[in-house]
Amino acid sequence: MRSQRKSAQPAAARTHDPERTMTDILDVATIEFADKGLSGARIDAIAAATRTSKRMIYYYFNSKEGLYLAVLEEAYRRIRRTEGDLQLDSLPPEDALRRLVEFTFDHHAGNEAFIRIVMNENIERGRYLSRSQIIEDLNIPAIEAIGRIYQRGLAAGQFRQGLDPLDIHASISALTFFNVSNQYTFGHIFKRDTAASAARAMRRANIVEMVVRFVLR
Amino acid sequence: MRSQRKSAQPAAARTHDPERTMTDILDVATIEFADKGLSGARIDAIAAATRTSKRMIYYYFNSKEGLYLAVLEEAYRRIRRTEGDLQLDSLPPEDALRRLVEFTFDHHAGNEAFIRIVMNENIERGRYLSRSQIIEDLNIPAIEAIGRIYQRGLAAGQFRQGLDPLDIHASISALTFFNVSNQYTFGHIFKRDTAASAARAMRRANIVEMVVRFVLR
DNA sequence: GACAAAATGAACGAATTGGTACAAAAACCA
DNA sequence: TGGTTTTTGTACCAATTCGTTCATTTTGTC
Repeated sequence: MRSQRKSAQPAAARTHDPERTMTDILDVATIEFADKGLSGARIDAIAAATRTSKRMIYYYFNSKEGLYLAVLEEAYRRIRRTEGDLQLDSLPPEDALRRLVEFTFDHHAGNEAFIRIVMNENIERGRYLSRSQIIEDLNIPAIEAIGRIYQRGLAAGQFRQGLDPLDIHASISALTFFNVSNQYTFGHIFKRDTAASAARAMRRANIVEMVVRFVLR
Repeated sequence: MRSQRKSAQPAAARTHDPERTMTDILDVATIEFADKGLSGARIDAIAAATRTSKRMIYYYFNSKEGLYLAVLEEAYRRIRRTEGDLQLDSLPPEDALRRLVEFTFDHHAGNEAFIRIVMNENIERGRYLSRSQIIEDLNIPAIEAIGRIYQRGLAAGQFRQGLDPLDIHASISALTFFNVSNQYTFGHIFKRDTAASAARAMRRANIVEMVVRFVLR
């Protein structure tokens, strides 16, 4: 969708800079959609918080749904990118697994906007995700990472057999995602501030422990 | 909020039956709010699906937010009620824990509307939950159940020490909630239908195993 | 049966909201 | 330089949406 700049010229003080304009719109829209959801978000609010105008939003993204889809795709792209940065193959299997869970936990805790966009997309029953070819084509580094760790753990005789890496991933995701997504209802009902650092550190350690104990023999 | 009927007369063919009218509105509104969220829900849509009219919605609930709050409160009340029905104290600790997790899993899987309302309330950052005195006062049978099971498991020397029942509850909730709440994004990305019975049974067994392994010595 | 209170219906209104029409300035290219 | 394309701004509109007004019917009570 976004045009590649041919050479790496510094496009500094250009009045016409579609790249920058789109990024600007997308950043603002991400905040708005994460905050209010698709139906709660307001195009006028996004336009007002932008360097540019509402006209530009429609020029580049055609509709509110088009903008939402672009935000969704960009959010997944960003997440996958950071997932790919992990270097776990040099660690012993159990340590690698611990590290992966810790990373996922921290990553989710630090990206509430992404969490909320995914929540909202589930409220929409994945309607926009299934319309996106781009997300379809993104590979998922986390799954492959788990697969490799699990194989090494099996070979070392430390992990038990018959487990499915995707199922392990589902558990890791569930435990770490929920901790952010449901923090308000959970925190309120149990009078606990899940975002407080002490509570969060405890929870993190327990989640790691839970996953590790699941795979160990 | 709802008035108690003084005696248990069968209020059969009454034209004026506030109890029934409110229940009707509340049921329809629950479906609409669960489906579209607070901002996506339409009062006119709810009114149209009701036996009665929009006027009545405002007569009884004053505003869209008032109706939403009533739906939220009723949803939590219902959930707590069924949670209280469990009889786990006669089972050995590990079996009781398995049973509790299975129950929670099935319960969540069978109450997508509740899950979605909670999701939406988290999108709203728990704004309405914190405004509700009623939910504040509901005790949580699940926590007490876990506490009792854990104590018995400790006494029997089967469970390890130093665990927090609330933390165990958080894990059980996370694993079972996510399985429903994120079914669309997760299912789509990994090309797996999480609602299919075979996949669901596998997932259920693994979640039970994960929780049990976490508490065993 | 009369009267006050509760319950209900139909139509309407003000504000919001996604989206567009119209126009013009800037950039690119021959 | 001139013409074509890309980019941007302003004002506006039609539809939607929450909520209300006004009037009417039903119920309970003396």
